[in-house]
Amino acid sequence: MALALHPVEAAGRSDGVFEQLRGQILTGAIEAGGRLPNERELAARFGVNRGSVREAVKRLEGLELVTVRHGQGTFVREASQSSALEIVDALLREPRTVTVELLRQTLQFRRDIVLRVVELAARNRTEQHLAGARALIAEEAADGHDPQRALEIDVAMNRLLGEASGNLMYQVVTNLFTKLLHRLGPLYYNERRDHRRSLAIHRELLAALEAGGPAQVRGILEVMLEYS
Amino acid sequence: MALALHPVEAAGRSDGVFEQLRGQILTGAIEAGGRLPNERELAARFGVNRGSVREAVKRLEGLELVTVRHGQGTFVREASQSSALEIVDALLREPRTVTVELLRQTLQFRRDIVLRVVELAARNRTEQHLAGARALIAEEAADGHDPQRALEIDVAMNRLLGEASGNLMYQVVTNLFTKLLHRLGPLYYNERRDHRRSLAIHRELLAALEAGGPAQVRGILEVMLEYS
DNA sequence: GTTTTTCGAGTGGTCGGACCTCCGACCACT
DNA sequence: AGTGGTCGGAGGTCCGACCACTCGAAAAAC
Repeated sequence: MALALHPVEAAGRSDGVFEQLRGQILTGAIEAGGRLPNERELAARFGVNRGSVREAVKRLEGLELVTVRHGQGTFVREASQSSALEIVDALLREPRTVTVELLRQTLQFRRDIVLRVVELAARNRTEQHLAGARALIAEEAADGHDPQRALEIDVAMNRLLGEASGNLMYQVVTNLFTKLLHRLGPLYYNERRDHRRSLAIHRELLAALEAGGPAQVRGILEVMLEYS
Repeated sequence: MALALHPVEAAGRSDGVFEQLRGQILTGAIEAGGRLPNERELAARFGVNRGSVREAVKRLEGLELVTVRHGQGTFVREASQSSALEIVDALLREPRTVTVELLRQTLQFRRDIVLRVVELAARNRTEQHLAGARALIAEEAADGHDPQRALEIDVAMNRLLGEASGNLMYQVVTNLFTKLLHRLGPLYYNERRDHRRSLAIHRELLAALEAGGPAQVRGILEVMLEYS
């Protein structure tokens, strides 16, 4: 196996090693079950210290992309067997692993989750949550549609929704989508039209939350989410 | 069998540091926003090398429990702002952070997800998935209810369901629940009654999958999941 | 007196090279 | 055949040093 490993320079050598290895694994350059080159060789190939390699491997282990066996080596695991939701995030970062099918699955999941989150939020939201949402919407309406600020507001809105759901797991998953949005966001937040649309959606959302009826909330959101 | 030889001191200093720090953070011993002692001091306090501390910190960073700022220090983040679903797993490991409320939220989430997974699986399953499920059930029926083996079969059944859903994100989340089950499992798999019940559920599940109708599947599962 | 610049202490980031521990395979002796 | 010893290779840890970044206080310039 060739394994094109580029020497890591610049700052964040450990990060660079991590990203390259992650890419090699996710793209299948090292198939599941295979063994990584030993740490000393990896260090030499990347042109970094062994410590940096070890830090990178620790992170890979955290994502359950590899298993480290003392005395034997580091072995690649099947990404789909991981229980770390961030691997989807990683797959979406890697241009070679982004497929329309993956996007479809991601959006399907997001849709399901968001619907449920809003439903729960409508039931569990407190006055503070409502106040927070109102403040955000007010700012959004007043703002001169600065793309950067618009994105921040949308992110804050998402986080608020997750928090209002009153369920940590939903909140965490929401945070993941927020992160994805934050990275892909600039693509969507440049047009003034999008700004108006976003504002309208947020307003309807707030109204639904205020009403509090879980059922109709789902109905409203079903339509809104078409834009995804 | 005299000679009660204790397994000499736990291996994996880096892991020990990680777990201790994780515990300190999750229990709020170091509140969000606060700064960790610097790496050199942590190494001294834990009685390990600085490299081990760094590896542990890298893992914490992967869980988004801390943010490392070059030149400033390592800062604790709000766990609820993380996008790493494994923090729930971590919270459930830490006795001090397990609450009935957290369990309720987890089970609620699991219920929602499993329902949806089965629904998707009924729609997307292939013949291979059905064959796999049949094989597992056959083995389960033939087996002399060995607790260990029963757990493995249940785990395999879960993984199969996740895979059959045809959605990577649902599959990964399912894997997480499988992991939780695998750790908490021994509590549930000792009784023969549970074995019979498990078998019955798996059979109904298979029947539902074979029928393929998403709607009725939900209905069946709604009842089944009551046991959670 | 106020502003700007400099610089040093503190903290994370990297280095390299040493030693220990664990695993698997081979080998030598019984 | 079985037992134990040996050896190479892999990860785990340690040490001590130096580099890079931040921030604020001290010094210099205004």
